[in-house]
Amino acid sequence: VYCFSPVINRLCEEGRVNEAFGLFEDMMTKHGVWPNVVVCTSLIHGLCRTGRWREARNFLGSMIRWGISPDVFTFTIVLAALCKEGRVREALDVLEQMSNWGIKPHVITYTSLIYGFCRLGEFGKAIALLDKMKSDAVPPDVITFNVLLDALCKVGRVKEALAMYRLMMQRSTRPDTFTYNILIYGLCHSGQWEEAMRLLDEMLHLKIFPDTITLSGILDAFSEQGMMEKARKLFEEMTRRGPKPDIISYNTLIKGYCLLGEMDKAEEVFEEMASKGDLPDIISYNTLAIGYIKADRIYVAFKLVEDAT
RNA sequence: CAGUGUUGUCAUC
Repeated sequence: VYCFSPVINRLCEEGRVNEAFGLFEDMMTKHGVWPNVVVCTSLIHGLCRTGRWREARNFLGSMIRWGISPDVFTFTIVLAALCKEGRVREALDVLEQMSNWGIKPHVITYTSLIYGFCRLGEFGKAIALLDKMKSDAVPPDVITFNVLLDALCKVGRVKEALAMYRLMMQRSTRPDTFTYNILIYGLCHSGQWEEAMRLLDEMLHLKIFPDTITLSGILDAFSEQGMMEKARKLFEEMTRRGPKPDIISYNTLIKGYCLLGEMDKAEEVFEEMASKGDLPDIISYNTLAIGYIKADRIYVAFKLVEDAT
């Protein structure tokens, strides 16, 4: 099983679930190896990820019939997949099923549910769960907080996110790069630049360093607000000192120029990526093409679409 | 280190 398991898991991760099941069958019939909860859970994960919920349910039933008991991983995986789809109602059913098996949810289980509630904009329920964690002696961790911070920022409740961040610090939960990426993104996009820079200092102080995502978030805020001189400056700084811009950073810069109708500059960046290692992707083409359409240069857009294919 | 949760770009919604 220990040999088959990683391979089956890899196939599931790549979405090659049918092949994974093929190997699973071979494992049992040709090699006489009896499955365990880990292999079965990997397969269930694969099914959930590809939206094959019915089969996931059935397979869960099968494994139980084979005398293989699902564990906290099994339930959490199904629950998290449902939450990601916004199907929190069904996720709660899984939670109940889980407790029928006498399995206690752990931090990842709760965090997934909180993510689900946030996705639906049900912040009250998300916070209630956070409180329940504390009373259940399942302490929220940095990811739990990151989920809440991100959801609050994304609906424009940045002030509450900052309050939550302070709460998290009070509980001595150490923030990570994600935490700051989320908050700085939220602050910059709501025009609170000074506060954003304050947080940037704070993260450096804790020896948590900005990465490409941090700076691309800022770059995007500059781009959306038409502050292209600053965007360009930041981009050049990234090129010189790092963290290095990646394809998304390029696309972000292109977007900024397109929004201002500065198509020459946008084109320049586009050309530049081709000469560096980052080849334009479908999003680069899309962004530029739509920019041209908005600038009433539809012919150029057609040409681009042609190039892209 | 055999399996689970969070962050940046276009369009769609």
